[in-house]
Amino acid sequence: MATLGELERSVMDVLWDSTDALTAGDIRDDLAHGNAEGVGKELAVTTVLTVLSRLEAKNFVTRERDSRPHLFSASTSRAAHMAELMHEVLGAAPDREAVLARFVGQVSPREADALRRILAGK
Amino acid sequence: MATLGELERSVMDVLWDSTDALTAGDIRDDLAHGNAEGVGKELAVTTVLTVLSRLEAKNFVTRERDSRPHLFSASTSRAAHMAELMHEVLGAAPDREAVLARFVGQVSPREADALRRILAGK
DNA sequence: ATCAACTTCTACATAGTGTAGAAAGGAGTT
DNA sequence: AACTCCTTTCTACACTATGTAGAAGTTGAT
Repeated sequence: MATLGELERSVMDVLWDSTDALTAGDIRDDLAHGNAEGVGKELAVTTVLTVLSRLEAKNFVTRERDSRPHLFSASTSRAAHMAELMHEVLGAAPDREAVLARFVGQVSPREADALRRILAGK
Repeated sequence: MATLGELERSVMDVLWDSTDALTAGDIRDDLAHGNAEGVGKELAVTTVLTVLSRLEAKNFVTRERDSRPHLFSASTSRAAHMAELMHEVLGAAPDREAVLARFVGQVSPREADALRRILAGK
């Protein structure tokens, strides 16, 4: 629904890549020397917390207030989020089938197969 | 690639809905009592021109400078644009097939059929 | 009661977008 | 050539989202 900025997106990536909930400090560290790209400048923890609050407000993140350093986790899976984004795009088009045709037309053969399989599975 | 604002998007919609190129004045009128929703407050032509310039800079719009009132047209079809957006979303995901699965999972039966047809057509 | 860690508040810079007036350009008319 | 009208470009400002973080407030532990 809402669009994510670059940092917000990075934070979400960290959360999506993690199996368990993380603290703001964890996330800051992951962002710094994280596996992802970007030199990863050291951010202040408050910066990360601000972003997390905003993400919480946007319902992208869930916060466990009981834990002392609050624990954060993504409220939706990345796949679900991405799929929703795609549906949003599609929903904004009057000519949905045309869009789908274009879309599928540019999909790799490998992915086309994946699509067939998925569709076969009803 | 670049994100479009609300007005930019409306202008693109006008252009996409038109078969031939339009002048800024045409577009302003279409926006006002256009077929689309929104009360359509009368905008200044300069406003429309500003937006058109920005859209041109973003390569969403082509301008014919020869015609006296310049003529504008969408440089890409709506379907192509939407499909590209979807690919952008998909491209940002590491687990593309998972996203596709989710996406297809939420597609209407009618559209699922459309997809099968499209995929069958190779 | 105090301290240290943590969270929330407040704040500011930047960029993108909506919006349009002021200034400038060009083509026809006198 | 000068004038005028229509059109375009320039300049400008407000508002929002986002990145960024210090200051202030809160709370558990000692």
